[in-house]
Amino acid sequence: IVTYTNFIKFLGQSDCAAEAFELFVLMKEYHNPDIISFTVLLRILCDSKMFDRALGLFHEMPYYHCKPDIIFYNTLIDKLGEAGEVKQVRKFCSQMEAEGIHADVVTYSSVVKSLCVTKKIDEALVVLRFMEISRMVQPNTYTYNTIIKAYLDRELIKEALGVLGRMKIRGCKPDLCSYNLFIKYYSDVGQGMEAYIVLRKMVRKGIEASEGSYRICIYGLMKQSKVDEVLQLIKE
RNA sequence: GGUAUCGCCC
Repeated sequence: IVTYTNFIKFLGQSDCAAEAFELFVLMKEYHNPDIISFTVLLRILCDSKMFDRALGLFHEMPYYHCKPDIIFYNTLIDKLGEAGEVKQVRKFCSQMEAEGIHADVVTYSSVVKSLCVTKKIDEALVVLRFMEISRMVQPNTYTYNTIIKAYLDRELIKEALGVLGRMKIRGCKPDLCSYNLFIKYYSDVGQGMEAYIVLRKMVRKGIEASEGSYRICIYGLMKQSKVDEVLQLIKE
């Protein structure tokens, strides 16, 4: 079953959702699927926007004595959220709680993201506040990065910097993604030197810049003909 | 062997 599951996952990652589904069907002739293989399939179906089939898994799983667990729900909630199905997100959050499965920081981070992608940052902030005062679902760097990205996508740099400060105060360290978000923002809006400064700060703080950090920063600097800095980054 | 943030791909 592990081998089948790995292969199904591989097909999904190779944009072969139909083949992945076929292999799942074939596997069922020899092995009873388990919760992990159901989750892998769930993700593939959702990524292919086949939400009706994905939800159909709820009816098939009991036949194999499988019950949805926290990872299954989190996967579903995240994909529904990315698709902007906020109402469905709420529904399954309630459903999992009703089954005694408590939403964790991953669940809440996906909820925050769903509100951000549907342009409800104010509501996302309400959820973030709830997380901050909670004991069980303290926001982490992922959660804050999600909000920062939402602000930067709308070119609200002041607000994004506010969230950055807030996460630092709360003991969440900005990571590679946090810095890349700001590097991309400054590069996109034509402030290549600011991007460069962020990259420098990241390195100084001991976070290794990724190939992407350099590429985006170089792009921003080139737009402004900052040749010396570009050459310096290429050399590095 | 399964879940959330940038980039990458599209």
